[in-house]
Amino acid sequence: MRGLRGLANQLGLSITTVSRALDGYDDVAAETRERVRRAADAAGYRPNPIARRLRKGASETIALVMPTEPGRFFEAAFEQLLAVVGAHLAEKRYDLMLLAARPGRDEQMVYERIIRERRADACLVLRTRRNDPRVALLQGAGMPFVCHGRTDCERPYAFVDGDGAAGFFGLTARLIGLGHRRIAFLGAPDDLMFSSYRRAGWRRALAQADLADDLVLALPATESEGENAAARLMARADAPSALVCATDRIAIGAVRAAQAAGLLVGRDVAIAGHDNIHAAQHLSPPLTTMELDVAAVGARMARMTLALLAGAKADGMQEVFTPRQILRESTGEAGAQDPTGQSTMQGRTT
Amino acid sequence: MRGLRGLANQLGLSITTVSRALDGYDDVAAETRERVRRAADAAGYRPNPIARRLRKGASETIALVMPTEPGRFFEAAFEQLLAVVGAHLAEKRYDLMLLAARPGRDEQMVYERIIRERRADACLVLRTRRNDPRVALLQGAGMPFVCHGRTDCERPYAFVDGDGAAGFFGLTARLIGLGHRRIAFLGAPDDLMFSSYRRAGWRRALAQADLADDLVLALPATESEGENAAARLMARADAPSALVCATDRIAIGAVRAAQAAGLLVGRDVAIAGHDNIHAAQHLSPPLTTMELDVAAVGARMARMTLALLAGAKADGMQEVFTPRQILRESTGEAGAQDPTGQSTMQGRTT
DNA sequence: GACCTTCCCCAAAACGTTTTGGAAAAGCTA
DNA sequence: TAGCTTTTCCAAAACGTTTTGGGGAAGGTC
Repeated sequence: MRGLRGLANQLGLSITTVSRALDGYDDVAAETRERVRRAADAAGYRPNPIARRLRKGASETIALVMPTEPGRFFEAAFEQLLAVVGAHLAEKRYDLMLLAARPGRDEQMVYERIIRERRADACLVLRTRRNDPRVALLQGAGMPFVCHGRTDCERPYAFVDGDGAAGFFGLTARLIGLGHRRIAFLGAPDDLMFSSYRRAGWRRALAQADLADDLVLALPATESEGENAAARLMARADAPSALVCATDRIAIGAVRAAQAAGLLVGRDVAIAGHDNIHAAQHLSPPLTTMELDVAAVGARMARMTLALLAGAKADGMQEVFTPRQILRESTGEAGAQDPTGQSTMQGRTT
Repeated sequence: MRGLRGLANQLGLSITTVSRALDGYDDVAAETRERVRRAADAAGYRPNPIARRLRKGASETIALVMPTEPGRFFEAAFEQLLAVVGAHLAEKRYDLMLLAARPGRDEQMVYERIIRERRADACLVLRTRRNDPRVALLQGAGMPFVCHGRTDCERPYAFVDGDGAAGFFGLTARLIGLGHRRIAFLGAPDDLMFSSYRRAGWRRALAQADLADDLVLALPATESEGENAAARLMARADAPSALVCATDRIAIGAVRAAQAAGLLVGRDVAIAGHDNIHAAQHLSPPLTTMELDVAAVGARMARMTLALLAGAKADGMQEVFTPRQILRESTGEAGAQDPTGQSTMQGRTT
């Protein structure tokens, strides 16, 4: 006979007492509690999680739905994020459940299912969008959730985000300081929040220097789209001398386009991205970019989730991490330090 | 009142009948079944998965434990693999649960916990090692599992793997055809199975051409280790003219070392890797490598898992996918076709 | 001695299903 | 009509916990 009943019989106690002893109730004599604990250890007893979940009405599970547009993946340290979040949640006995869905009807149904069937006690929402329908849905259903990224929404909600505005403001201001006057922004589609924050930072830096902000494009964040867009820009009479790109993928495309146009990247034209994907440091020239501390972001998201589950309100749960600038040759700055002194050179200086 | 009981009351039927009607038993009059189905649809009823799991004694969950060595991650399309596997499992109502553990004691405990607490009905094992303790553990516990990669084990077990031996045989033979006579192999630590298969392929090609196979190193699969190892090799009097590397990361390091030694990669020395990580195509020169069809691998792993859960034996469940050669400039072959005609040029030909 | 606390403990209910083992009704055969 | 089979349904048990609502004994107070 297994489980609590087995232990109870063996000890000559009731199931109730064994259960409460193991849960540390002071309802049980200290001596009995010890006796029960020893027996439980000896038997290697662990409460059946499914039975506990049923009784407690909680799934002890956190759901993460990957937004998988066909053929396009996350990559920006996604795996590390999962590992960190998973490890933190596991400490409190929560499981991390992974689902995949394409944004749109498919995604909607996945979330509705999670909610209706109570498959998770909380959700993690990645890569937020403008007026994110997932946020609306989860708020409406009263399901706790933590976002990676912000959205526009009156009610407070928990999120962790990178400060794209500050990052791109700093980067753009720096380019201006280097003498650039025509600086373009190559952004992702407008409904992706991260892109509009980054654009706002770029725009503010230009405004502060009284420069025109007319060179702005929105495109799918792929290399080939970045290449096309950059090629168009550079064919103009008033072509930019610097391209600030919302993601490294776009920036890599832009580098290709510049080189195809016979320009020397880093001297004739400056190009920068964001994310510090692995390829960025191996590009020629190495790509100037910025990156978030994924481990910190993941840890914070997990802590917020646990706090929400413990009953905390989302009111104070907003945190914005400053990205770290990584200056490399694509902006002609190999070896330079960034203004905050936090820069790390991972590029190779030949 | 929610759930089955609610429906039953509303319909004037017993819980049993409603349950069986929805499960499609022919125990229930066709007309009744229809009536129940309509009511269930109208109410948006879905059986509580936790209750079902308790009753059925199954967790309806598949566990995947990421082997996370600190600071070193998977990257080779890990995210896509998860998405594919998750999608296939979800079709059959299985959840994909993600855990993280460092190989060693930590990992051991995670698996033991999964087994003891029956947290999953099956496991997915990634990046197999020599005499893999996870395989032994799972076989001993009678827990179904599917590996990504092989291990040495008498009892049959389910696995999907890339044919590293064939891939590296083909690649090495090709290099020999190009005139290379000193070809080194830079492998990962010897307990990682994929590395020894790849080395075996390399060795067989050399043997067939009566060439020496003395240039072989094993090292952690990182760029800096690859760089060090390659530098050592190239400093020898009998330095190789070609470096075949077990992973792209090692190969990238090797490219750096070659360039630091003043060699022109692709002309003075040929370098190739495996995985086709994103950075490979952006390296200068672009890196010759090979890749697996991740979607196919993931789909196959999911199907095998479901088959095992349906009671199938692991006997016939072994599948080896042939990697696709991707020939690029680092072996001086930009624009070339591989012998099988399956090559895809993703590199940039300037 | 009667009454009240305090300290340990327990029986039973509940969580929401699936499954077992019939039972009632209807139809058929002889 | 009696006896059998088929059809359709259901009560109750079970899955393994946690929690509710006491209950008995010991000790203290008046």
